[in-house]
Amino acid sequence: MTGTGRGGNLNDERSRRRRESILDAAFHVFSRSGYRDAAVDEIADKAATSKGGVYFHFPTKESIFVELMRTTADKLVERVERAVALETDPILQADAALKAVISMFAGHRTMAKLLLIDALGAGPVFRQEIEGLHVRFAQLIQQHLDQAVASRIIPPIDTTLASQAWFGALNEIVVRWLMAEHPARLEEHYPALRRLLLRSVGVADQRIDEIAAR
Amino acid sequence: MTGTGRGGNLNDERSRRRRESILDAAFHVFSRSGYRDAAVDEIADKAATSKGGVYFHFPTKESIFVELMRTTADKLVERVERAVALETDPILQADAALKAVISMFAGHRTMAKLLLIDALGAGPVFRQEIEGLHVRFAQLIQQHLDQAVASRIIPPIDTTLASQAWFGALNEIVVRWLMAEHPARLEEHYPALRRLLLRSVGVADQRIDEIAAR
DNA sequence: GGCAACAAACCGACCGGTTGGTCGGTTTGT
DNA sequence: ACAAACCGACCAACCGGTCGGTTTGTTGCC
Repeated sequence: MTGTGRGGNLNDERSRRRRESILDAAFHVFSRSGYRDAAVDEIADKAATSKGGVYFHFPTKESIFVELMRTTADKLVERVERAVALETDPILQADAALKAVISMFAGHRTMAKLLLIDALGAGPVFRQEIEGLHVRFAQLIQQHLDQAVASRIIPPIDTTLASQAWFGALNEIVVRWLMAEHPARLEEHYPALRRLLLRSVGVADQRIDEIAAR
Repeated sequence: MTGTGRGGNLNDERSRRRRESILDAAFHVFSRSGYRDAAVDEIADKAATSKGGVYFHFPTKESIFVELMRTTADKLVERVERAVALETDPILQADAALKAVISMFAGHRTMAKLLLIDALGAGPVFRQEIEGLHVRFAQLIQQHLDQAVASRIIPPIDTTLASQAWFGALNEIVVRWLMAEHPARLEEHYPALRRLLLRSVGVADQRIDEIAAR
């Protein structure tokens, strides 16, 4: 027995790293050129490998993009959930989620662009992927809104619609910021947006002031 | 004098019609396949002409799409403005605009898809075109919100942000409806959405009830 | 009415560039 | 000796746009 267990140990590690570096390169190329204008050759170059090398690790160009989107979205959701877990009050949880999303996008403009804009131009497969992301986030919001309704913090409303609207509003603000030539800091819009969204589901102004004053 | 004025009268008319029919065909092909996957040959076929014929009337494929978007957006804005003009109260005007947009999209699913979804996948040029559309609509909303603030119907708020958020929320709801397999009637969401949006800018519930009861 | 001259409209074969994916062969590690 | 990893020339399909040539309609003239 060699002690390192069976066979491809070193190779497994090498393989993992190559995969990672391809994903990394793909991320950069995709964010710069968008999905369709990103050539696999370009990704290969940037990953210091060849097209054949890329196709050894991934079956199609599409699969690279999908994996990239999935893991990015996972990270995003995970981070939001962690931020939410620090609060107990449903309203504060919704607020925390909002803040987490905003600060994460603000800190990773390229990633945001890839996820919110470029993916839309990549064809039906990705549109579906994106839709999944929207649904996922909307549900995240909806959970807290439902709780807030259940504990009579806010009046009974159509929380499905409300969470979609929240996400839509947030999305629009972020996209506008992404498209802007000389964007202000995204966080600047946060207080006004929070007030707007909380008002929209019937949180009293007084309560909003309390939250804002924290 | 021939009475019909100068020269190419009949030809002018034929030309106009061909142009129109190409735009028509392009509209259908674009809505089905999206911009990039729509081949000019396909458009030519559907318009019962040839690629050369298409390129006689339009300099590039891009120009066809841009013209299509512009005129469609114009129609939309025009219709909204007409609906708004029937009301005098700023709140009711905003409401009328909302209703007009919703009913128009509901009645023209294909058009909505083209304008709100496919255009995003068509490349940077169109993204700018789309952005123009968003700005245009947001400004439309903002005008009325500003008036509402000025006449103290609603409290002072950041109307730029609010109008963007309104548009974003509306957009999301519509897009969700467009993507759905078996969509309910879009208009069904309208009352809840109206309440949500009006609340978000600080319109009192009582006032909303009055509007809803009309 | 017919005809020549002209121009607008139209056709479709073709070009040039691009690019996702393949595959036979080579290197690297076990 | 074997297999995983890697290479890069090559293929095939696609598609926007061009261009030389043809058809269709218009005008001026006899």
